[in-house]
Amino acid sequence: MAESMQGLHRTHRCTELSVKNIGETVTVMGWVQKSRNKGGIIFVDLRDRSGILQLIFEEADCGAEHFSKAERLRSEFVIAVVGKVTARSGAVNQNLETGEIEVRVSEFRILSEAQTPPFPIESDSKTKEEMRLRYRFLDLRRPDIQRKLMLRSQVATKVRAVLAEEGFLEIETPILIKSTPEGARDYLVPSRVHQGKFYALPQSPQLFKQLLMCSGYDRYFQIAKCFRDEDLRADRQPEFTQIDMEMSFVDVDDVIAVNERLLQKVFRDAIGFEISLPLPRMTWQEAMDRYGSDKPDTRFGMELVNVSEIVKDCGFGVFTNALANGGSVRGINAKGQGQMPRKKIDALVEFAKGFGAKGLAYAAIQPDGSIKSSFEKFMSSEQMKALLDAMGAEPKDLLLFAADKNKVVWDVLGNLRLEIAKNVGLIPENQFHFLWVTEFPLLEWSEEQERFVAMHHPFTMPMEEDLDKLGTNPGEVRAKAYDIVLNGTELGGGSVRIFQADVQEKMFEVLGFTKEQAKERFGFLLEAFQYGVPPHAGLAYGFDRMMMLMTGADSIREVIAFPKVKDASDMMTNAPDVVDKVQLEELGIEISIEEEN
RNA sequence: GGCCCGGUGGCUCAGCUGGUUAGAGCGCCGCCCUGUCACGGCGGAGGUCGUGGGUUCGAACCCCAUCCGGGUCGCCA
Repeated sequence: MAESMQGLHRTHRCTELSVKNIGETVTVMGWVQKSRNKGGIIFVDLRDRSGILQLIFEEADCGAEHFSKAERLRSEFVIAVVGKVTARSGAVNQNLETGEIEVRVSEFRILSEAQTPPFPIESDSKTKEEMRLRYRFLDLRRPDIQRKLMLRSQVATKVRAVLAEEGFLEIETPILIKSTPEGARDYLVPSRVHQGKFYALPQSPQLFKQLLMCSGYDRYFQIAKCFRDEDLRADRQPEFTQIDMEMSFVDVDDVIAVNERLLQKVFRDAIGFEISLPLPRMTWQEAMDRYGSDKPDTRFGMELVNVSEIVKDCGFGVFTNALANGGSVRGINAKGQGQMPRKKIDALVEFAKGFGAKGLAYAAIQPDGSIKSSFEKFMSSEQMKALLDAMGAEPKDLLLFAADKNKVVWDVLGNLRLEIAKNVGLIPENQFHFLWVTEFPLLEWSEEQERFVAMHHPFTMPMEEDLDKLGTNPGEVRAKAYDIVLNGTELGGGSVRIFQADVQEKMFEVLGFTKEQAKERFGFLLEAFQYGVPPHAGLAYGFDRMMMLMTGADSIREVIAFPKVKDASDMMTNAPDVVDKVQLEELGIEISIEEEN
């Protein structure tokens, strides 16, 4: 039978007590982490979100009745304790923040009993995630998760403080909005009042924050829930949180400057990491050429080398054909990996094929300088030497080459570079390498849709230098778009927005929207733009990813209190679920699920 | 949707090329113990191997299907 806490008031969290409190009578409350019954003396580790505190029960202090009650204590019982803080007469526990003290219990109450939890409540859990997510309410008691969520709260608070200092206003935007299908799939919400019509959940507050700029709010931010009905990944959830901002009367450099100050203060405050400013910048083109990725991990080298010129006249058809088709031949040098066993090289080739490569040419430089290569026989010794020189090859190096369309070559080598670095331990731990990637292409050709699609979104401003190419050669137009990359992860991204009607019209034209379609989808924004719109630009961070990187977590599920699993369902609540017929009738919805054959 | 990995007592795992009553550590339960903190000692309970079907004299192990979880590709403006 649970006891009431009436009359008791918690005076401290567990680790708020220290040697300074010795002699004080305190009231602490929390969960029993562990009870060690020695017979005539019982030690209990009390846990709350702050940490662990040792309680000591002796009949001389608490009387026979309380002592026999203490013998009943089991893991996860919730108790309230009154006692005196004392220095430990036994050994100090170095592993415990409160290891020099203990609370000698004079009186206590069992506020709630508990079943034995299905898995241990401890840091560095070895329990399968499936089990932990089914019992997330228990998993969330684990100290390492609690630390992550507390840090998340601290970061959110700091972000608010810094942005407020910078003159930003926190303004909420709606969750029930109009569906604007361009990009990710929307989650749809049926309307009871408007049967047959649907709201969408926002993929981001994009259009609303631009409207706020039109309305003169100048600097906006929001810690915003966003929704995308796409498949999950370790760093993707169907609902996630952005730190979203927009600024008026600014250009690229202004946005970058504010955000560098923000990042510096947040990383300093949250984890004591000092970012030196300004952060390095790289154009998209350079990032692709050097790293084969628009979010390069710059914590290590192994950069791509374009060897197209060197191999253009060689006898190796794979190389020359790729060049003849407008592609390129590029390579990476895995230093010191020249003696990688054939089996592992084959595995890398398979890995490369997963990214669209038809194969992978390799040259392994032996310790004596001789070469084991899959293509040497097609090259003259001069050509081979030139190739090795270009790659900076030395004995014991492994050279890997991809030949294909640029996009494939970048993708293959970019991913291969990461894979090899992971396998051979090239990536330094506990480092934060930030990088701005700028001048993204404005448009991307979609084979599927046979039209250009916006790489960022349709309101992204082209670079002034490239404006004239918008009509003639849209694929080459660069955008005033930028991403902030941290350790090879896209931490955030944004752009300067189009604010001139003629440029926006041109953009829609290139994207293949008719005026009617543009008006139907984005009419409210275009209309707002007719009433005086300031130049504006913005950026949004993936807050979950930021926390994942800060805490060193392997997935954003570790920094989200109640995450969803791979098929976008919730293992604890069993959402999504079927609903009552009555509910559906009110909405005018009938379910017809196609039977699979 | 494709490919890959995993599913064995409450938890984490072992179980070789199929062969007697499926093992271990932790946890749990009982008794003992006044300085433990990975407490200790003694004793004990608990699983038919995700599910369904098949092959076989015999299946945790092989085959097929299916469910659940993870990774990844597609997808994610």
